Amino acid sequence: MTPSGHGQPRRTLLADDGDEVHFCSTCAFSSACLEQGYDKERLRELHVLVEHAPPFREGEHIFREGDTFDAIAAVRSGTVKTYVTDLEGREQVLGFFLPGEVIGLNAISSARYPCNAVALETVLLCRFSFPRMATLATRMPGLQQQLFRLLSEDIGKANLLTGDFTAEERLAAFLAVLSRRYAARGLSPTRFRLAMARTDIANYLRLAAETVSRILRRFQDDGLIRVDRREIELVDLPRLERLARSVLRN
Amino acid sequence: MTPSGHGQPRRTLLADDGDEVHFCSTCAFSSACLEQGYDKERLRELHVLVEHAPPFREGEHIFREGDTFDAIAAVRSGTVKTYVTDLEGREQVLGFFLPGEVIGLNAISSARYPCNAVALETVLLCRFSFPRMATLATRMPGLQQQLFRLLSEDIGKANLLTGDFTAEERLAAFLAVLSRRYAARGLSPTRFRLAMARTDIANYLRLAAETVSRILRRFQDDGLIRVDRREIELVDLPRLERLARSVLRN
DNA sequence: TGCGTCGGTTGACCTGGATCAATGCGGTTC
DNA sequence: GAACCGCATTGATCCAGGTCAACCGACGCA
Repeated sequence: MTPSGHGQPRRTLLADDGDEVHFCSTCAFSSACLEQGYDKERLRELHVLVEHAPPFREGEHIFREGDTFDAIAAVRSGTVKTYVTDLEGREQVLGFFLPGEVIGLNAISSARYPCNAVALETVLLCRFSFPRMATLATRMPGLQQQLFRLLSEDIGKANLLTGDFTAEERLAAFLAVLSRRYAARGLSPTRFRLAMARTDIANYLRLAAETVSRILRRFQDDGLIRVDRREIELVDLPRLERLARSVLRN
Repeated sequence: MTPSGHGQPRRTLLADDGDEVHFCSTCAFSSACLEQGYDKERLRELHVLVEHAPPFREGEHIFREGDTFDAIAAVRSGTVKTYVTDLEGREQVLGFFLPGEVIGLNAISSARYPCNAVALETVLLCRFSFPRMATLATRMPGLQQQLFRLLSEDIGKANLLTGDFTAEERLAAFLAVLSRRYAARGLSPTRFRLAMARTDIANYLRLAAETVSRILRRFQDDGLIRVDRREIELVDLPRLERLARSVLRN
């Protein structure tokens, strides 16, 4: 683990006094704070408590259920899957985390990670020591706000799983949401690579893998999407969004 | 709205210097902070930002989707139901809040309440101005921690809805969780009154009301529970917990 | 005391998606 | 390039739980 400070990639920002402050370009907290116009001194303080973890290879675990919680982490690149295993040892996928998204927020209350997190492809992370961040938040109301906001946001995130939607609605919503999340990161909203296996998608949506397969085929036959292996193109995103509207509610 | 300060019921506490500090007995924050041994001065600060709202009658709304968010609230007595309405105007129940539980946490991120909250029976609340609480948390790390903890806890709360469980498992888990929540408040874990209609339970668990009815009957025929109207007795709680174990995972 | 209403219960039937069972098809290994 | 492996696809069947419809029973009201 790099002791502290940012590695590549960096983003160059001009601070108040004209001095440069460097930030990892995908770090959610850093950028959030930047947007709120903190002075250089405080930016440095936040900057210092970040550490870039070494890359995780596909299949490597970032944390496991029961590990003691010490840090939250922003995904810099790659995709992370979180899951738990039920009593019979079957996996239950809880979520997928793309670059810019934060993992570990659900561990704060119990001081232990309540689930496993595994890299679906090579993953780079920014780790934030939570105790240090909380202390810092005490002096930086904007950071505190940002943390409250992130936590509160996640409470409403179970939307996709909640609700008794049809398999079609779920899958359409899954794709539409992925599209939005990629778009939010400046990537193409209509062409991307699915980092996860069909079985993971099915598991996440609480469907059978066969159902996912059949519905993807139907979507393709209907000219909604174009799938080849893990590559996917959303040919008719508006119609997909329309299919997903009952799940997304806006 | 009572301008500020606590009404009945109160709890009498001895502070460091022997002076008395009064707190509403069901206020989660107050007690949480008390447990963390703050000095009298700070207790008073927290105390002051609480206001007891006038009672809400059955069917009255506490807030509605889209209302601007200003405060979170701890339920003092009664039961609150939160819900949204889908595109076709159908209600989707999100949760039930019993005395001691906190509503409004999911509103922080958007500064608007993302759902409706309605009293299922006469409800008393402690309201906490969130901006003022956040400011105070800046000087009270323990309060900040407590807020982080509460928020983080709620992230994992969708457990009951998540997962593809059978109707039987869902209902057993619903009852077992209610039992635990009542027990945590010092009430009987085996005999209580359901504040919500069968249709609400069904809606919350994403089942048909008919299914809830049938399964409650089956549970009763199997000697698991005893139901009369809204009164319920958990005759064989251990077996109920066993039925629910795949949902609760512990 | 009869009537209406609304939540709850029960029965009969139907269907979306799970399950089971093959088969296909890239990729990797030797 | 043959054999293998894991994921993905496709087809055939089944069933948990939804839907529709009828009925019940508690409560309010005139």
